[in-house]
Amino acid sequence: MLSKGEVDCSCLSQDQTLENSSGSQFKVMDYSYDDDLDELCPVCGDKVSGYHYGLLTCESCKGFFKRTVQNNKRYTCTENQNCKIDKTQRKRCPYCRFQKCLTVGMRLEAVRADRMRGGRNKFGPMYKRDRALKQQKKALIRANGFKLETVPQMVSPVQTDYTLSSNIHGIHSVSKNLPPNPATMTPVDYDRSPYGAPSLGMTMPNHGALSGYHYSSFPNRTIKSEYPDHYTNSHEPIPSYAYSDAYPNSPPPDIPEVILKLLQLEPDEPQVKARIITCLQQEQGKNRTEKLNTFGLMCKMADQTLFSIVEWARSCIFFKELEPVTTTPLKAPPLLEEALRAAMRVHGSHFEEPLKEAGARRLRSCTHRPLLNHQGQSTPSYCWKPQAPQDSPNGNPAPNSLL
DNA sequence: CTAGCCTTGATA
DNA sequence: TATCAAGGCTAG
Repeated sequence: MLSKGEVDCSCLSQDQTLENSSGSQFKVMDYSYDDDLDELCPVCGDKVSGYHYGLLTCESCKGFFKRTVQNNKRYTCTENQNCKIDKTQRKRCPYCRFQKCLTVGMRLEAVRADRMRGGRNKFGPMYKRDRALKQQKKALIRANGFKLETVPQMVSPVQTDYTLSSNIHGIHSVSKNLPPNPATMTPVDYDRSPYGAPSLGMTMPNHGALSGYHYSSFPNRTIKSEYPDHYTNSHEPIPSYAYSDAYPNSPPPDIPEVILKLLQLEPDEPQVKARIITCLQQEQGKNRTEKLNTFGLMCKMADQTLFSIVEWARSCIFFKELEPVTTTPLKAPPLLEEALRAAMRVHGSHFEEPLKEAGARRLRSCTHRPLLNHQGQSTPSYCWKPQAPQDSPNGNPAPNSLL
């Protein structure tokens, strides 16, 4: 067991030496649990007290989330369901506060229905990996001169950089004029899905906190929501975690086919990643004076950390599928193009076809609408139409597909 | 109702 | 056995 100050690198790749843009090598920085406390709560910006219900949050938001879920509370917003939530105003609108809790990735299923105290839940490994990701991320920031301030702040004024996944979302949303965080874009439909957490299923790729671990970290586990009926309005297991145990012999109805195919095609995820990243690094090596772009950073992190190939594939899909519908074509970064080519070399048409299918499916649900950028100008962007829930054969509403 | 502190107990 | 993320308690 690690004590404070120690660094657990057992879940990282072996080579922890990184290289900065000038070619010099350095070791990744230490990351201790104490570093958690340097971060700010993604809900209100207060100081975090540790991992609570899926991610690093402050003590007050932890308690608020617990009370809300345990006591089955229903709030209403007297404004427009987009109240600013920060440390000083978090008490004003519990509705928006809880929405933000869900948006940033707090997990309903981490609240125990039986109220059992103590012990650890199945999120432990995720917390561990999240720490490792943060460690790697900090190292990369050092290596590439990629300052946090350069991360666009459109998604949320307080959410800067909490997880790799959320960062990816920021990349999507801003650098490519893609849809912003759906929860900031469209209020969750309280009637149809009272506390419809994005992380529990939505029409966008799952970029909720720790979402990259859904499959890679829990290949044989099921984490069911302790409060499935009220909060998910469904008797289905929580989509993100229900695969292996709930559906031992057949794919679940709510997991994107492309993801399942990826998983079936290549059980040795690290090997696939290694091959893809080798390709990326070769390209990067051709032009060492060029700093890694955001996607390049992401890919490099995929190599250096346990970044899921599934999450990576989702991101590829997300980038790729938007190109045909943009008025000004979104030229995929060269590294992405290379990544896609590498992925196709690894997976052949097995990779390409599901990718296209998924992209086509998502395109059909894509609608065009203007969005304001941070200067208040109207910029072309795209958002996903909310998909009408399709009832599953057992009569229960099916959770939204990730794709 | 909030939020800070305390207690608990599975995990590594 | 230490850790830390759960739930509990309670002053404000």
